Amino acid sequence: MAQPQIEELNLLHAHVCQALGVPTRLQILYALHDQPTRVNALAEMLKTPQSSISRHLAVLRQRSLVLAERNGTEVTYRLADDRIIEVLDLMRLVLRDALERQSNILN
Amino acid sequence: MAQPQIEELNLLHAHVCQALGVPTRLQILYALHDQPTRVNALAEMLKTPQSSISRHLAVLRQRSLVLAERNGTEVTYRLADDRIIEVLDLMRLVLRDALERQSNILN
DNA sequence: TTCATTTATTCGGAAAAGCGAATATATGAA
DNA sequence: TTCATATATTCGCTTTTCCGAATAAATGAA
Repeated sequence: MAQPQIEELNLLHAHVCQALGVPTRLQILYALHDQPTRVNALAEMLKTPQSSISRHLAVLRQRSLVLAERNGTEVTYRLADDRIIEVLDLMRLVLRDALERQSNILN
Repeated sequence: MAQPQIEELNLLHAHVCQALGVPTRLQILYALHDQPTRVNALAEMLKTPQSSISRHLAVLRQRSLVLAERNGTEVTYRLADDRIIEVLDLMRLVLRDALERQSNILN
């Protein structure tokens, strides 16, 4: 397959979005937006077992959201594309506005 | 709770993103961007059982992504916020670019 | 009330995704 | 080669999510 068909792109699209549906993975993406970070550093920052972080990173890597670079035994991850944060920020803004609208209705 | 805390907003954020991780739900959102649509019409358009569409719509409604309006026995759904499509389109563009980068590497 | 239509919910089961602990692998230093 | 460190993967297991079919609920017309 040279270019994925629309149907298939839709599947990939959902697959990528699904990767964003876990709080720890969102935290990882925001942390990597600050700066490229090693696996252990992420595990400490997020107070999460290393195996869990590593699995989440594998998911994010498979979905083209992050890139890995090895230096010796260390592996540093970075965002594959800063626009991912734009996506997340916009989604968060939309959510925030929706919540505000709801609370206005309640008052 | 008047204003959700950051921690809680993060959970909601992931919760909303998770709703985007199913192909049929993406199709629903894009269809609703074209125009507000009734449940049965969506079911026919997407060749999906009505119960399935209705469940997906309930998920999207709970996550503030769509709004429902009842007229008699019919219920018409619409996007809660057009920026949701901006989010999806930007994510799709990022994905497309990532795929292109990968195929360049392979060639 | 009864009936037809539309939508929502429940049911039962299958598939997917998550987790921490433990183990395996990879790399470089000694 | 042996050891230490960093990361990846596997192992059981639990929880969540999804599905189609069937049923229930809501609405309006007759």
